[in-house]
Amino acid sequence: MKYDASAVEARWQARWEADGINHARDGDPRPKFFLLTMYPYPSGDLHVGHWYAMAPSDAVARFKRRCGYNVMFPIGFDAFGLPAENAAIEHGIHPYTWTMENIARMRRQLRSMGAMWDWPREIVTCDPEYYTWNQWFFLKMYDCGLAYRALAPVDWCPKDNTTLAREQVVGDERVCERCGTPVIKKNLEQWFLKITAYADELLDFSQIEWPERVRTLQTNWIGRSQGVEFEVPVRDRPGARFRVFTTRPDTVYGMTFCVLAPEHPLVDELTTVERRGEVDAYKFKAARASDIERLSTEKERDGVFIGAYAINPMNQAPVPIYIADYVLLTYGTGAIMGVPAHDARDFDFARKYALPIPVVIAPPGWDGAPLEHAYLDEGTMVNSGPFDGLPSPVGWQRIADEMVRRGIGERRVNYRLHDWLISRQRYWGTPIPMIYCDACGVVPVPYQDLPVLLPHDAEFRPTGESPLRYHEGFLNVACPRCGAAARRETDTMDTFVDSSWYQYRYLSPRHTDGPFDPAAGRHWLPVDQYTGGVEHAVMHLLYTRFWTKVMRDLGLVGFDEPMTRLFNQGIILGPDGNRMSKSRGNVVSPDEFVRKYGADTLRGYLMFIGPWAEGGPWNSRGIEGIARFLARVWALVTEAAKARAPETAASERELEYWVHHTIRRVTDDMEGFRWNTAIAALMEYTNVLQRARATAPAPLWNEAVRTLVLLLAPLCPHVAEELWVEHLGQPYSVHDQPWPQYDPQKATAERITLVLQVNGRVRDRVEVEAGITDALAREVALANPKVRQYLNGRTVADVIVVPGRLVNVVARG
RNA sequence: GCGGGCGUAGCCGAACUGGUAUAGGCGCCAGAUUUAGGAUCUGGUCGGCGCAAGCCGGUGGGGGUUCGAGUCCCUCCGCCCGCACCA
Repeated sequence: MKYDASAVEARWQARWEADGINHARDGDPRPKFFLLTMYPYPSGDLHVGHWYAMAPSDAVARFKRRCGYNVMFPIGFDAFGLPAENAAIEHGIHPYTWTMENIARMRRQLRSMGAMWDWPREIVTCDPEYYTWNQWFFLKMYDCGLAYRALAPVDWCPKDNTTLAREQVVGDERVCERCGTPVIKKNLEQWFLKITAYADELLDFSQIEWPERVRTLQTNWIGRSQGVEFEVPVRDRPGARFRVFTTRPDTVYGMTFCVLAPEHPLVDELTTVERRGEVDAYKFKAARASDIERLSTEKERDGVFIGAYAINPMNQAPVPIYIADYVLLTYGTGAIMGVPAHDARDFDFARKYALPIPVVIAPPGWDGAPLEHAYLDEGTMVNSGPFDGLPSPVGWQRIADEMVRRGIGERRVNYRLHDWLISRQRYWGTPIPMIYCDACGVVPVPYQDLPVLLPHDAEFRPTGESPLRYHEGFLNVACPRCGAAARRETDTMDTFVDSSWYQYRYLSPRHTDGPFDPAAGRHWLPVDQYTGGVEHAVMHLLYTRFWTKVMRDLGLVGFDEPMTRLFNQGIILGPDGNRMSKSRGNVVSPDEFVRKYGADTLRGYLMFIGPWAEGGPWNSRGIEGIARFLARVWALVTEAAKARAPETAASERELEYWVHHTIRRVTDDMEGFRWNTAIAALMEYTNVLQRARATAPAPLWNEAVRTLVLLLAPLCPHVAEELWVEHLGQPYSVHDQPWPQYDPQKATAERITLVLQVNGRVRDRVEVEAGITDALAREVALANPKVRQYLNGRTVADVIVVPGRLVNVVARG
């Protein structure tokens, strides 16, 4: 009988669903395991990349359940976002309709994988049931000052008359993705979440086991730097001063110029009449240049002298003030001290404008010659007045102390991280629950008035402007404070708000008294294992850590980190080696492979092609190998249920070894998510069973076959269930059977191959008892004819015995 | 430019803390079965020389440490991924 994947898979999927065997119950006495996989965006169609992310995590879920855990493995949809709105604008489909139709299609595709998802816990973030709590969290943050409104530069498309999300600004030329117009920066009132309040805590990864790579990315993104901020007075302008930030106060005596960002508020005031023309021209140029151009290293650093001089507060030396676009208004104070000898950028700048480059930190063995490059390391302080002779790290502290003592500066920590701008001038998102009243100002929507529903009857303009801005029914509202006519905020929230806390909603998706049921929270939280792509390292994965810390401070949870362990799987590229995308036409759908080979084969193949963390280009050539493997397993088991060959005890010990050895390998591999080698081990085992079939005694044979099915079940759940229940006559369900345990004694081979080397080169291999003593191994080696031949009468200088592996005879002469 | 990762048969990839390089699969070759093809099964498959036993070479290149290096160190080459004037 041949294995009919599509019939078998559909049958078991229906039965599992009907029995609810994948629904995790809160009161279960087993230890809990909360496994979370990044939820998909409902773009319309599942591709094999989704399967690559999800099928192995389903194997984790199944393996953990077999190991005795009460596993929760939820699924949902990240349903707000731009593509839905673009579909509305381009094709006249309402974003809600577009999204829900896509979700319906993707649910069917996801179900065909046969994963043990807990569907009753499904969440859809565009449902008011979900986004109400986005608004609730926002108000909570507003109450404690973590949500605030401020003027901020945003990317603005002048043609479409709207702001753009970061993703909508494309190419090096930074153009609008819809109309190709170059975007400009525009200052707008925007809502921010104060993630910087948690910057230092977010740098602490001591409570989580996350990949080094993600920790590094987050650390760099946060970009903490420690230094001194101090005042620099302007010469001949009593009272005029600006502040600079430096991480190298020890180099302050080497300052030979200062640079302000072109947009610095003091520039106009300080620029002298004769320099004004050139300064204005430079400012104009800088304002037009995109960030990319501005920050490009290709471009030569340039700037303009503004005619004024600053006074070095430490030695009263006057230095010229420049503006240059390598100084950013958005970092530090928007002004720097130029120390060319000890900063590479300042060095280039000084070279270009023939400014002096005095050395103040002497490199070891420095002969007093001018520097060829900026010297950035530590050294001995010179030309630094009273600080001469000090090692620079000591001088660092002394100068900082001196600035503090004189009241002109203080120690400061700066971050590259900015507060999280969540305002989107978009329809398809969570409305920000704020009201603007002429009398009362900014007034939050009262909690009892939540949710602020997104109106369905929206008119989508080709310009891309948010329909909310023209929706009178939405806009007009009575001020909750004074009752006067007021207007709603029309901006919606960044969709990363949704994903910052979705894991909590899975606990109790219909809960109405809060974002989640605290009792369920005490049972399930935090997430034990999270899996997903590394592309979310600095956005989602940082935001969700921030959100959890806020929730902790609000008293909602009693821990600091949302997910204890994180695994980043690789990505499956299109057959052409590029990222799959509809526009490239290289999207590979799982459906045709499911139809042709079955879900188990596709799952197995995706797990077999290589390490899960690697990903790689899709190639369907090898899928036949997995199909053949499953067919062999099928034949092995279904035929084993029939008549057996007469018993012989010849290979009993060896078969027993293979049973236990394979349990050990597969168990270890599954714990480490090494699916490819787990499957390789099962293939080897299957090959061994095929050879042993004729001679194995029935009880051992049956154990061996049951073990094969039990080990295969987390990877290929349907075929394993079919074999277990229908052909081995075992109790439903294989997915509730305890994970097989190995006996370490039996998992050890009786005989081993001992490798004999002479001077590190393999000269012979001999079969010996596994427990051979070092002394005996040594004797065997020295007596071996091959070894003697290669010794060729030379003196044996040393014999190295690696127990259970090899003997290396070291000869001299 | 800085930081990180990687480089193993024709292809995807194994190789624990240095200890038989190439497990498992794809592909290919041969054989069995078959009217044939397909499917299935069995065997082979890193390169060179050899009838063979075997010998020699071999993990991007070069050098080093070691009894022994895919693994450790130095250096160069190539690919990928971050960050990109953060003062």
